[in-house]
Amino acid sequence: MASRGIGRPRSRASTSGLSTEEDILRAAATLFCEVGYGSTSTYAIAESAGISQASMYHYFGGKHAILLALLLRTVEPSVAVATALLDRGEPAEARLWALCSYDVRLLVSGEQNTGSLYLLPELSDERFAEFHVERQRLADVYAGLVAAVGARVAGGAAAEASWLVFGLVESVILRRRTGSVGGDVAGQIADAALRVLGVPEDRIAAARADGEALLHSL
Amino acid sequence: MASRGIGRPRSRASTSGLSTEEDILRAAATLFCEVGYGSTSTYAIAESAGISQASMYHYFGGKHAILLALLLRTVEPSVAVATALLDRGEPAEARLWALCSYDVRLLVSGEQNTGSLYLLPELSDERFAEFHVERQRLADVYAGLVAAVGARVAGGAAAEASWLVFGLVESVILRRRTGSVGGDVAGQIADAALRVLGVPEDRIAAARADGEALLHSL
DNA sequence: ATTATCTATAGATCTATAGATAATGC
DNA sequence: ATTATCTATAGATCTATAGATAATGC
Repeated sequence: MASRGIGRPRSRASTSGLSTEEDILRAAATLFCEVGYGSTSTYAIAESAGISQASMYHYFGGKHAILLALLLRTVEPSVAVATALLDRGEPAEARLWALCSYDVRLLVSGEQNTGSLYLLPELSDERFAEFHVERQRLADVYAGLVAAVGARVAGGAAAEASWLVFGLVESVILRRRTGSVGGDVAGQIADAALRVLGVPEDRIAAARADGEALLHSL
Repeated sequence: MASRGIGRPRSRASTSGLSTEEDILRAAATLFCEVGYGSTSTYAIAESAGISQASMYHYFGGKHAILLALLLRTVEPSVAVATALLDRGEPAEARLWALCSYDVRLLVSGEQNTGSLYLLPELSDERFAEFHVERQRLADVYAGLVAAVGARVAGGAAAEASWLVFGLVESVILRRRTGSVGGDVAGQIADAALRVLGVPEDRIAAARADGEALLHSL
């Protein structure tokens, strides 16, 4: 809540009831996803957040700092779950199922399609290096789990297969852009991931049961 | 070739030997893919193309017209092949294999990763509506083929599955961004697409053989 | 005093046009 | 005459800072 706080009050009070910083992040996320990073001005962000353009600089050093904050808070929960899964004793199939399912659910939930921030070409700027480190950590866990699953099914090139799984998970980002996603996408994609790796149907069913239980226990 | 042509000569002659219009398109494609649309100025495009900023307007009405031209020429061959596949008598599995394989090959070939133009958030602008019509045409063919394949395997929701296949194909765009893609990605992804749909391995092998022959005959 | 906001603005950058120039074509 | 390019620039927009203002805290 920003109302009744210290400092000069906003000329337009926050309609969201959230902090100003949060209003800025929300506004920026929407604009970055819908019209792009370079095409969004600091003025547009501020206006959408309900503050003056200059006030933005009280919270962030610039547009890049807003995007970095959004990226880190978007990838952070995935990395946390992925890391936790590394220490578990469940079979790799169940853990991979759980990770895919969790990530997809994260990507489809939330008001904004924040996953599409990952697709911005502007991320090649070295200012976002910190995000890429986190993302790589996540990709490494995927690769490890895919390799472990692949070792148990008819010989597959694990490095190649890892990309396919990642691609399936990320496909919901584009799907959400075009239309709405319904039903149990998370489960369907997690199933599809194992199917791509050549896991037979009966073991996919088992992985799903174990994976769901695993997610609940985290 | 632009040399020895009509009109005032360039101050810096084209190093590529291509037409000025082509130089502009190349330069813009690289910049749009690597740093983004909104983050690329007309000045940057012109400089990279080896002409003055104003000269760009002789060929294109603005940045948007360049992007539209790039999008249309990128999607056009896919739509052409997809449309041709509709009239063929081969089984749907082979035709889907062929389409996936063709599209992936298109996405990984070419000097620039032009597929990543599809991911630009700026495409939501109505100026690019013409592109979306073409893209939808392509998506419709995918959906039709996936439905035809799905009808032949254990009951799958075709609309859902169509997205998974599209996602697999598009995953090479992100893959190319991060690193290099090697080997027979096209075949691997086309195989994976059928695998996701639940097509058994022996029929995947058959679809691959038929699909490859089909592509050669187009 | 400290904080969060505001208004105002300098300076940078970017777009798009006007008008000059240097070639070929007739 | 026509074409393709150039230089110059007006006007728009955008970023980031300076400095004022309106609240709370001590």
